[in-house]
Amino acid sequence: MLQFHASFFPDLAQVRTARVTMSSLEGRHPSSAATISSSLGDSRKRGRPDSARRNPRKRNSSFADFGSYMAEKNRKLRDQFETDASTSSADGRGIFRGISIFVDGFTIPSSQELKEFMLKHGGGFVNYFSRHTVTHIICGNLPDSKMKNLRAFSRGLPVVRPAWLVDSIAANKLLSWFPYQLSDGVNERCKQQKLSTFFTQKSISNSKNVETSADQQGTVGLEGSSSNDEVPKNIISYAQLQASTDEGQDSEEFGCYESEIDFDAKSVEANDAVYAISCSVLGAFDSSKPHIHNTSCCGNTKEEILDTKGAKASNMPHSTLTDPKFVENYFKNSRLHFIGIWRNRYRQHFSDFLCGAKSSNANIDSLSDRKKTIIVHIDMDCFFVSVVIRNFRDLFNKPVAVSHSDSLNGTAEISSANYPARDYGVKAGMFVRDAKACCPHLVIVPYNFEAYEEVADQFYSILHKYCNKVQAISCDEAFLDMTECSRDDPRKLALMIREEISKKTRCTASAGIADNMLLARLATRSAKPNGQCFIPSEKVRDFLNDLPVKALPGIGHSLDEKLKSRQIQSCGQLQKISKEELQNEFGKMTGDMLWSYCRGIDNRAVKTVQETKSVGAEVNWGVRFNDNTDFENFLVNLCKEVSLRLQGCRVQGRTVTLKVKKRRKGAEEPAKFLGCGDCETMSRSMTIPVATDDLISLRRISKQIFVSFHIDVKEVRGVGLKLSRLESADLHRKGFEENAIKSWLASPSEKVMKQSNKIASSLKKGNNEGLPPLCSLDVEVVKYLPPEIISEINDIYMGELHHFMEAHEDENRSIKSCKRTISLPEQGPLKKGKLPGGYSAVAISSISTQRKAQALYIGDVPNKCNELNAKIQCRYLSFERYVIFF
DNA sequence: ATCCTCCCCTAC
DNA sequence: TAAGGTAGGGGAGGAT
Ligand SMILES: Nc1ccn([C@H]2C[C@H](O)[C@@H](COP(=O)(O)OP(=O)(O)OP(=O)(O)O)O2)c(=O)n1
Ligand SMILES: [Mg+2]
Ligand SMILES: [Mg+2]
Repeated sequence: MLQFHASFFPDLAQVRTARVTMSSLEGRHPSSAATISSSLGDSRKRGRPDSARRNPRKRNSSFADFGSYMAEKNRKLRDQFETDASTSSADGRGIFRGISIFVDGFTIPSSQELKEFMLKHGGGFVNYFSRHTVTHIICGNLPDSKMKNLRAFSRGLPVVRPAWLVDSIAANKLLSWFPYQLSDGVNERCKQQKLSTFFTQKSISNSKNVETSADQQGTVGLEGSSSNDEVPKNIISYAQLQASTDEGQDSEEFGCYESEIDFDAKSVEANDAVYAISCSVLGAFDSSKPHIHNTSCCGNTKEEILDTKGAKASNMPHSTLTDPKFVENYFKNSRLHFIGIWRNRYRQHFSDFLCGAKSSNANIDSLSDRKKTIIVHIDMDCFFVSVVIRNFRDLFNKPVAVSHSDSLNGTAEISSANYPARDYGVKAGMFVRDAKACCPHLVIVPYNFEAYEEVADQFYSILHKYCNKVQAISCDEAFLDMTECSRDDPRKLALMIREEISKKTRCTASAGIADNMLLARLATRSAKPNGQCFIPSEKVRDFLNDLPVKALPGIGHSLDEKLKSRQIQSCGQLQKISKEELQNEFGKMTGDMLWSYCRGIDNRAVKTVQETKSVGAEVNWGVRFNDNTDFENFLVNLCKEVSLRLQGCRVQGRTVTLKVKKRRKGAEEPAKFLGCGDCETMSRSMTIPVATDDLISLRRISKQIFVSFHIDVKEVRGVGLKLSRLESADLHRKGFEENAIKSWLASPSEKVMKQSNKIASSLKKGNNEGLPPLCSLDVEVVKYLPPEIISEINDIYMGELHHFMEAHEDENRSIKSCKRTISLPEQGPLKKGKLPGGYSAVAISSISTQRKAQALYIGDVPNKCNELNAKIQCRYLSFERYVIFF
């Protein structure tokens, strides 16, 4: 049945003749392309070559002082251990003399107990990781991502299980830590192979079994398995590193209320002048690379198998061509995906708070509010960086950025850069190679998505404690409506919140306080990092006057350019333009927004809940297909993803939109590795009468749309699938338990409810009573139904249907049927929405084994739900399958 | 007028 | 090597 439908309905594809429009940013705005700096599109790289080349400076000088630095460091380290040992070794035995541990994560025995062990036996214990004071990292079994993260830092330091310490104490002597190294067992070797070179290299030093010779080559790591007072020898130092002097912000000019929060515990060591940066071992990194590839321990799993299948496979490591689980893996690693779907997680985890808060005033007339609203905006400082380095305090003052790659010429993007890095011009969205060009000693750290979730949860738990009107903007950012939350000074509250956040998460947040959301947000920006700012109404004017228009939320690159072309750069200048003029130029709403925002006016209310309007998934990286099978495979996976997300949100959608990026004619290879490059985007939607989250439906519809594009799959560089016109799935599912057709009809229309009752009662009779007279069937619909259904109907009508249809055909041939008929799949010159007679048809099949109603759609259904339902005539055909005409 | 589709723009 | 997603707002222009 299902298979049948799948092959049947595509034929009915082109009832609608909606145009396929092509559009492309790059194509339409060639002039602005060169200056674009947003995160998408190769337009930026075209305009970039010169800027990418700048700053070749001080790459060599960095290595100058290496030897003396290491000598000094070793000396200091030994001194430190001596001190530790002499002061803390109670029994004088000191089996851990010279050992200093950092405990990461949950351990058995606990961190506290381990600390006591260490101190008791002459060892050291530090609360904050620093390569200068730690000889061993102790941790229990960590999830993959944490392990990955840890490796990025441990570089050269052994990561060892707590049992090493316990056993040593039991043996009353220091055992070799080597057998206690933390690894994930057998799988480890294969897992590592899948990691990028970046991480593979980082992990090498604690996985001698994997790659011993890398140590000998001296990239990183310890020599000798149990001589622990050695620190990594060959780490490059940057003696010339300028102490970054990013002290407090000076936002007092706006009368801001500024307060830095300090961490309660001080770093164990304050080393400034020199610093060994593990991740920036540029030269050494590269030289070790071929070696690693040669000796790769467990190559040839999936990829090699696939190599035999696809010829190009080896060239495209993680494209859709080689990785059957590409979609899954891709989303696992995509930062943008992470921040994109974070909201879903938030909704689930904090649903209690959302309901309790009463979405409240949707009123726009906050003018009539007697009390002035108090809005607080809070945003974590360089969130992705802060979280990852939160236990590594010696990185706080160094330029650090989060990225997948640490390669000098990598095209991986910077996700977030900390403030020292920003001083060098490093920005989110940059390619790593450009960031490195700005800042050669930039430390790159990997993503840790689990940790982001964890910290975001902590962040929001704290916010909800202080305020019940919280609007989540993203994983690191929220608005609080404090108007009724407290009688206290909101500045004091903001300070308390920030203190609690930094205490709990070891990451700092900044806050803005003002009368409305716009100003609060602007205040936060001016307070960053680790500060807060209050903008009283009397200061608004001054605050805005010189503010660049681009700083206003809602004004991005495009609007900024348009305004610039009219000599408008600052809010003050924008204020001089009349509202009418702005509306004429930019549209009603946009003009209104510009006019209000540049005056600091914003009437939006803090919304604690927001209705979901669409759910979708797209991939525009690593997408390469050789043939249709490749493509269909991928599309199915994308449909699966969307289907799961719909179910996760408990919604179903009626409008399916497929978006395809196609390589622009003549476009060269993208600058970004496996990127989509210069593309034209095609998008088309199809609206079905019954909301669905069903994989099979999505698959069929999306394929149907794709076919209508008539594109060569070899040119496809990106695919997206989105559902809109969402309805609650729960309403459907509830009724479904009783019977599918009733539930299908149980949409919010009264008429439909009546209708469904009628149907339900007719169903209960369980016979053919409700059968319409043969002559009322529309043959023009029936003849396009699946043959097995036609056959079934024919049976029901005791073989009369065939005769009836034949007669109809005859009649049709002789006369132009005066009856309204449905015109189905012909690509003829039908105008959209102008079907002859306006007939459409829906077949619903309810297959009990799947416990799921499947709606199949033919034709052009009016989009107004009620109108649609009013037209429905439902005819019962059998218990298992239903056909509905309307 | 109002709704719809196909975009573009914006922000994280 | 590398993971360029997601969702909402809104404008233009066509259909009803
Ligand atoms: N182009 C972007 C923008 C943001 N992010 C991610 C990383 C950020 O850490 C996080 C939060 O975005 P913010 O705009 O709040 O930026 P940061 O928190 O990094 O810096 P700031 O201190 O300016 O808030 O989203 C990203 O991956 N790519
Ligand atoms: Mg932030
Ligand atoms: Mg943010």
